[in-house]
This record gives sequence, structure tokens and C-alpha cells, in this order.
Amino acid sequence: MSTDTTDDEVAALLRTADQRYTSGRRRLVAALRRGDGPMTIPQILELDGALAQSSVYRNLVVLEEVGAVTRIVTRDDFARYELAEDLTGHHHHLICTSCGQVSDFALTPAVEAELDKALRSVARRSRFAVEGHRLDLVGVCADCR
Amino acid sequence: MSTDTTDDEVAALLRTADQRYTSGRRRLVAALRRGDGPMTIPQILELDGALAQSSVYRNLVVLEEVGAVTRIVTRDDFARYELAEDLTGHHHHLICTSCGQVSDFALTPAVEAELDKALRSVARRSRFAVEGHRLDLVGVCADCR
DNA sequence: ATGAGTGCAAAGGCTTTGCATTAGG
DNA sequence: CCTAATGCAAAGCCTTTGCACTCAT
Repeated sequence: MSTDTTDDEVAALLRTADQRYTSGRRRLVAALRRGDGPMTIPQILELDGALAQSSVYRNLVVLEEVGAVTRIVTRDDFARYELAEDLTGHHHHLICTSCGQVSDFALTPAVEAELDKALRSVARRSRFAVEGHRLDLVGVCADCR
Repeated sequence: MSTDTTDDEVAALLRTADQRYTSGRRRLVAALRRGDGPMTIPQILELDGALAQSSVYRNLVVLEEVGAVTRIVTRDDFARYELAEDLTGHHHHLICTSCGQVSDFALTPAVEAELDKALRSVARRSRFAVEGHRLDLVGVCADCR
């Protein structure tokens, strides 16, 4: 996935919602792309000191509303944000219970397909309209072991 | 799972950690058992008006530390708590994006086994020490559709 | 020009904590 | 008895919001 492609996609998503792709928003998206995995607001601010905290919070709301960013809530104190799966592909999260770090991983298409099938079956029985699923692997990361 | 059994197990967990199973804690556990699925603190307080908010927060911390209760964080404003899987069995969550409600479901052992296998493989490659996994089905519940 | 976006500071709201009181063992 | 637990109120902390200023179109 090239840099310009991602940027174009974000631009398109914003345009659809009559939102501007300002320099602050570009810097924010750039920061999210630099981090490997979901990032907290403090991490984002540390990565780009030119960003203002309140604008980052506000722009992450906007970017999430247009479908460019996903907010991830763990048991850590801070919420985390990453580029949406539409831009990066479907994946899951490794969550470290020691340091809070979150990183991405993907299942094989075969496993993912079977999981989907099982979940659709559950949803049907519960009369639940599925929007998606979330699968996290919880444990201790390599750095913390 | 009978009432007394659950209570005995909680009592044992607390005793191991040199914690008392006071009347407040018994009422809290009773409230958690009455609700079907993870509950927020406001829901717990509404269910048992005799409980004090700060004690509930504190006791949920204790009960979680001894492994009797699990805290679940969603995108809702409130955290949710339920009896730990050791007491209730392994299960997953249906999360309603409309009302925030969380309810439980289980996968078939076969699907669960294959999922475990796939996750162990991922963990090995990432040198990640697995403590468990979390699988949520996100969508709109029957009541909100 | 003119409304969206920005940045600073203050307010909100869930959760935690201090402290005096009560109760468990 | 004597320490852990409780309850009320106040403080903490992440996040949101008000408001004046700036920038994009």
C-alpha cells in the first residue's frame, strides 16, 4: 500500500462527507501510518509535536466518522487509533497485558472464513445484525517477557 | 451452576488472597449473577440500591484480582463486569453498537479448537505468551433493530 | 469573504482515593 | 481487639467543549 494511495483514499472519504483534508489532518494520518499498530494520543503527539491535543481528538472523531480511522479501546488508560481496515485490510490485535502495547496480526483466509461462518450462525440465532467481529490475542509481548 | 457453588468458589478465591467475603461482596456477586451478561456499575447499583458506588468499584477490583470477576471494556462510557470464565465457562460477547448492551455466546468446541490452534501459531511467530483470547461480535441487537 | 478548522484553556464524566467509621475473624 | 472493609465526598485523569483566531476554498 503506497503512501499516496492511502492519502488519496482518506481524501476521498473526507470529501464524501464534505470535510476538508487539512494539513493537520494529513500530519495526523501520516503519524498513524508511521506507528506500527494502534497508537494512543500521547504517542501521536510525541511523534509529531506540531499537533495540538484537542485538534487530534477532534480530527480522530471526524476520521472515524468517515471510516478512515478505527478507535480501539483496551484496558489501558488511553484509547488507541489506527487506519481503518478498508485502508489496511482486515486484521486482529495482539494486546500486551504488561505494557499495553497493541500490534496487528492476520489469520489465514481459511480460518477467517470458518470463523465468519460460525459467527453468522450465532448471529442468526440471536437475531443480531452483524457489523463485524473483533478478535484479540491477550498476553505478554516479546519485549515484556 | 448452582448458586451455592458459585459462592463457594468466590469465597475460596478470596480466601486464597487473604480477602474477606463480606456481605457487601456477597451482594455484589449476587447482582452479577442476576444480570444476564456483563453489567455496568450503574446497572449494578440500580439492581441493589444497598450497595455504595465506591465500594462496588473497589470490590470489583479485588474480585478481579483474585480471578472471580472479569472487567470488559467496550466503546460505551461505562466498563462492564461479569463473573470470570473459571466460574461460568469460556464464552464470547455480542456487543450492540446502538445501545451498548453486551450479552454472552459460545462457539462450538470444534470451532473454538481450530481458532485456538490458529492463535497459538500466531503467538509462536510473534514470540507472544498467550494468556487468552477475546472474540466479540459487533452489531445491532434484536431489541435495537 | 465566510464558514470550517485550530489551539488554548476550562469543563465533563467515569473512576479512584482520603479519611473517619463500622464490622469481620 | 485490631485490621480490613465501608461510605461519603473530593480529587484524578482522559476526553470533550467553548471561544476567539486562522486558514482553506
